[in-house]
Amino acid sequence: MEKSEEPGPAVEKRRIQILEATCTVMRKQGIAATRVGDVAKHLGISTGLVHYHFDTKDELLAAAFRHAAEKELEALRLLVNTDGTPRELLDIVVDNFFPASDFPSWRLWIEGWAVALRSESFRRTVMELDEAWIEVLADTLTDGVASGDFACVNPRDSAWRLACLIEGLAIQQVAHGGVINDVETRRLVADAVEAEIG
Amino acid sequence: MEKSEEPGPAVEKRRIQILEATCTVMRKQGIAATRVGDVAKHLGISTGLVHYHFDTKDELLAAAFRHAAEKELEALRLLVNTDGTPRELLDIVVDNFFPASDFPSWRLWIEGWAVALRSESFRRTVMELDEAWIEVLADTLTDGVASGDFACVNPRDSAWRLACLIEGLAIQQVAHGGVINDVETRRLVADAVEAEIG
DNA sequence: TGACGAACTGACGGGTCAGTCAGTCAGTCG
DNA sequence: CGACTGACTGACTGACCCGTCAGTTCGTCA
Repeated sequence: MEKSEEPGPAVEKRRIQILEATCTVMRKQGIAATRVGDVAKHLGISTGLVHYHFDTKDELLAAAFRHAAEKELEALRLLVNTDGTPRELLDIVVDNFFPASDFPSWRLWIEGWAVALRSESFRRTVMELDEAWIEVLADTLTDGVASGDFACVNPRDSAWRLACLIEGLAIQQVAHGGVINDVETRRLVADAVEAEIG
Repeated sequence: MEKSEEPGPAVEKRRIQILEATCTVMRKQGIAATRVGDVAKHLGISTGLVHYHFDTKDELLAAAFRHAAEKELEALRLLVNTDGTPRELLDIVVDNFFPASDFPSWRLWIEGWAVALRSESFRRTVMELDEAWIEVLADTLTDGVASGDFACVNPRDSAWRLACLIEGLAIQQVAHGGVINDVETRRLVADAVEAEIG
C-alpha cells in the first residue's frame, strides 16, 4: 500500500497498460486460464515486470476485472446521462445490458460470479459493480414514475427483477450457446418491461 | 467408450462412488480447484484407480457434474409428481428452486455455467439440465392454465422468465454473499409469480 | 491347480507456472 | 562525473499435478 509515495504518471500508465492487457487475455482465454506469462507476452515485457507492479496473480486478476467493470459502468452512466423521455432512457439501459450485446462482457461476468465464490476481492468487486448497474436501472425507473410515465408499484423491486431476469437470460444465451434465440429473448425482456412499468 | 462390454455391477458401483466423491470435493473446493488426488484421498484409493475408471480429469468433472444435476432433477420431478392443486405444485417448484435453499446446488451451478463457456461437455450438460428444470416449471404452469387456475398468456414464456429471474437472484444472493436478504428475495419472486399467473 | 484378466497400487516422468533474484540500464541529482 | 534509484530483464526454482506404467492382488474359470 503506497502511502507517502504517490506513484509517478509513468508507473500508473504502465499499471493500466498491464491491466488492459490482462483484460484482453481474460476475455480470450477465460479468467481461470489466464497466465502471468500470457499477459507479459501480450505486452512484450517480462513476467518479472508484471510482478514488479502486482504482487500476486490474484491481485492482478481482481484489479483487471474491477478495471474492466468500472469502465463499462462509466460508459453506461454516460449513455444514460442524456436528455430523453424516461421511456427512451429505459430502452437505452435495457438494450445496452442485453444478453446479445457484448457490451457488458457477459462471459467475463459469468466467470466473475464463479470466482467470487472463492475470492474475497472478486466478491467485493462483483457485488459493488453489480449493485451499481441495478442502481442505474432503478434510478431510471424512479424518474419515470416521478414524471408519471411509468406505473411501477415499487421501482426498486422492478429494477431488481428486471436486472436478475436479464442476468438469467444472459446465462441461458451465453453459457448455453444461444439455445433460445435473440428474438425470443428480446420478447421475453420486452414483455417483462411492459409488465413492470405497465 | 464401452460398446460390446457391459460393465459389471461392481465396476458401476465404484464409478458412482468416485462420481459422488468428486461431487463432494467440487462442492467444498470448487470445480476449478478439484484435484484427482483429492478425490482419491477422499475415498482412500490411488489416483491410478481414478484414472482407471475415467480417462481424463475433464471427463471425470463433467460426469460428476452431470451425475449431481441429474439426481437433483430427479428429486424435483418426484416432488412435483404428487397430487395437489396447480397452485400447490407451483409453490413446490418455486420453493425448491429458491436461492436460499441449497437443494439445487447454486454454487455448483454458478461454477458450471462458467466452465461451460470453455468446455463442450459441460456446455451440453448445463444446457440440457437447465432446460429440463425450466420444462418442469413450464409444465406446471401449462397444467394450471388448462385447469383454469392460472391466467398466463403464454405459460412457456412465463416459465422462462421466472426461471431466469430465480437464477439471477441466486447469483445475487449466493455469489454476493447475501446482500439482499432472504425475505426480500422471496417477495421479489412471489410478486413475479403473481404477475405471471395473475 | 494354474492360467488369466480385471481391479488396483504407488512411484515417477514430464510439463506447467507463479514468484524470485541477481544484475542491467537509463535517468537524475548533488 | 559519480553515486544512487527506479524500471526492467530473463533465467531460474520450487511446487504442483496429471496421466502412465510396471507390477501386485484376487476372484474365477478351465
